[in-house]
Amino acid sequence: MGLDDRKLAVLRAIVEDYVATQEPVGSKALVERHQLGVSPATVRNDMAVLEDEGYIRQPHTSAGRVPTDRGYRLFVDRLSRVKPLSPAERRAIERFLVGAVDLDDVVHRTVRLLAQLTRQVAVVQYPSLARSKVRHLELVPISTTRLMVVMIADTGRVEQRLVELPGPIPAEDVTELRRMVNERLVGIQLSETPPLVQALVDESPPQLRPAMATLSSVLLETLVERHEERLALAGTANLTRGGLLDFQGSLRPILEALEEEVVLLKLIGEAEPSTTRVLIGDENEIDNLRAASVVSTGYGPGSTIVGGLGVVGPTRMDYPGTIATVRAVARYVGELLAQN
Amino acid sequence: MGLDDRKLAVLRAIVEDYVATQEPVGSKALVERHQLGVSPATVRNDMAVLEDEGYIRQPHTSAGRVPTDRGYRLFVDRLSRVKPLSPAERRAIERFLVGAVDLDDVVHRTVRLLAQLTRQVAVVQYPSLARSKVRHLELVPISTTRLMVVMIADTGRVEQRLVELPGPIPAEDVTELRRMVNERLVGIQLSETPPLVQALVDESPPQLRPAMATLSSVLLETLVERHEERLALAGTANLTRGGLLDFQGSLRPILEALEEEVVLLKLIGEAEPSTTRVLIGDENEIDNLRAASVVSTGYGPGSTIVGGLGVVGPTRMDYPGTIATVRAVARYVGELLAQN
DNA sequence: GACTGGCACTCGCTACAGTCGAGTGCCAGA
DNA sequence: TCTGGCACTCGACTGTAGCGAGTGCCAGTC
Repeated sequence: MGLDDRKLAVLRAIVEDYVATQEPVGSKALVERHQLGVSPATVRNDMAVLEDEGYIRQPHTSAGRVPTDRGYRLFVDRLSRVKPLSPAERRAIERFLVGAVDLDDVVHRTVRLLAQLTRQVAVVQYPSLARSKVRHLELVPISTTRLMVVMIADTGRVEQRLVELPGPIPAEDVTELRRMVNERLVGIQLSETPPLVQALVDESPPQLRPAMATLSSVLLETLVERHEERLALAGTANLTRGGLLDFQGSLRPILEALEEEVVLLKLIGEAEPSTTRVLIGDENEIDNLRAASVVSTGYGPGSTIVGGLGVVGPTRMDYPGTIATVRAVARYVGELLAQN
Repeated sequence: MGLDDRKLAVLRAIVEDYVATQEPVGSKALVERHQLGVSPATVRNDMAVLEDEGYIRQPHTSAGRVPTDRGYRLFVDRLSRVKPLSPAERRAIERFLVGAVDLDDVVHRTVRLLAQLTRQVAVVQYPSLARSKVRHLELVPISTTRLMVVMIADTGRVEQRLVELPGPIPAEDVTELRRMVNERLVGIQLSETPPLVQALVDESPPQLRPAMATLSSVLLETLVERHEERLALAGTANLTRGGLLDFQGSLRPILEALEEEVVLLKLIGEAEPSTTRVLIGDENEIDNLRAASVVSTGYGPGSTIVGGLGVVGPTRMDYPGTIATVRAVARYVGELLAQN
């Protein structure tokens, strides 16, 4: 059975009021604060239907109504109008992000900005290595048997790793290794490199073969398999706003989830192009975040996506505002990356 | 006026019991759990003195006693015996730290280990750049007018930064710049580099002067002034143990302080050689941490100190155990760094 | 048929009184 | 100097009562 327009309006009003006041909202207060054009009794009837359908619920018999996860979902999908950013917010974003000197700086500024604007916990994934292309590989001799491999990606990320060579190696050979590696790999997306790295070993002249073998295994390991994804976090103190009413009294599970990088990456990192993902309460696959909502999106130069960013907050959050902010920040960061 | 041995024993017993149970401890319970050899009444008299002197206090008239910050201080300074680590803990440390592949990895493993062992919030400062020496400077041409400067420090830290040159520069000049920069700076402690960097510009042949000027300003800025210090954090979820009884009900100030890198660096970074610093409650200069205690120490290869690490927890913490763990972890990390 | 006003009912919240008991301070006596 | 005894304090807990916000239902109106 469908919900007519007025019932939807009632749901919207409930969500808006509850988000604003954090208190169960009753029929009387509702007609006072919104122009619904009907009496409290009528609203009560509508509420009863909305409750049957699972969009709202009563914390206890003689209390007002509170939206359920399902209610928020409907609100987000069909009822919320996009809230444009205020000029002040736009200015804040610009002011915050200009002057960033390197990628670390960009990511840190972004995550703080996002936390500040949304007043929630912000998470920003570094540009994913898998989605980056190799811009340059540098081999720096540290001693006769040790090399520092430095990989510079087109997204600005720089990864380095120490290589212990099987034996001493002259400077010319390092030069040759450097030439070969760059020739083969520059411009290639990192996720595509493994077969090429493999091929490099086979192509090497005999005297370089052992060194190249060691080098290639390190390349594979560091650049593709291991800890390739990083992220930054800010605003955990915002969890304490709303004094433990959100998150059913315990921050523990949330804080635990936020410490698990793997978990967060799953959450934030699986961004599809130009979509903003909203996960509300139960919809979340991570048990520890069942009491929270996540708003995330991808970012990158132009229309490509190189990483994700988003916020984690109570299910009772200002979805339209948060969504707008997350999108805007992602767009600005994308532009910033495009400039390099 | 002095405290005789028995009074000190009473204080020690109070601290130990309170830390273990988290409940105010009364005279009767005290004589039952410890071999004090006197009656509750005597203990009560001693308690009255201890209270007069400010070492313990009563939360309310008919409750047991709780140590004050001053009481903990006395306990830490004079009463606690060093608690040796259990073999299991030693094994845990070793198992955790072997297999670290690079500095990032070492720091991350260390901070998690420390959080896990102490069950508190752990903070680890990356080896301070100011205290590191330059091992190598690499200049990687990105385009004809752009260089990537990569600095490798002897502590394993690697910093990079993009340089926008005033004009196009041929490959030989880059080679020459690299040679000059390395000749002058390798082996020098970073805090000592500024005058040398300055001299580099003056020494440059005319055609290299503009490029060197730009390069040197970036070197100065990145390597010495800006965000030279980094740190890692873990175990914030541990703040929720003891369910809000610690930290007088609000995690907010603590979480806020933990987000301020500058604040944390002041706290953890000012390590003097081979001392373990314990700051208890009020002694802390940071207002937000007045309800917390900090145990920190320096670490580094051999006897030099290149960074700090420590934990933040409730004043009601197991000081002997925490101090022992912090020291042990710092020692292991130092050994690990010495190996590279 | 949809809406409205009225009314009885529910139930969490707050205030208040009373009881219980852990813990104290003090004192007289060993 | 220590100890046992005793009166006292006061927070924690329990039970009761009143309040009020909010509901569901029903009969009446447009």
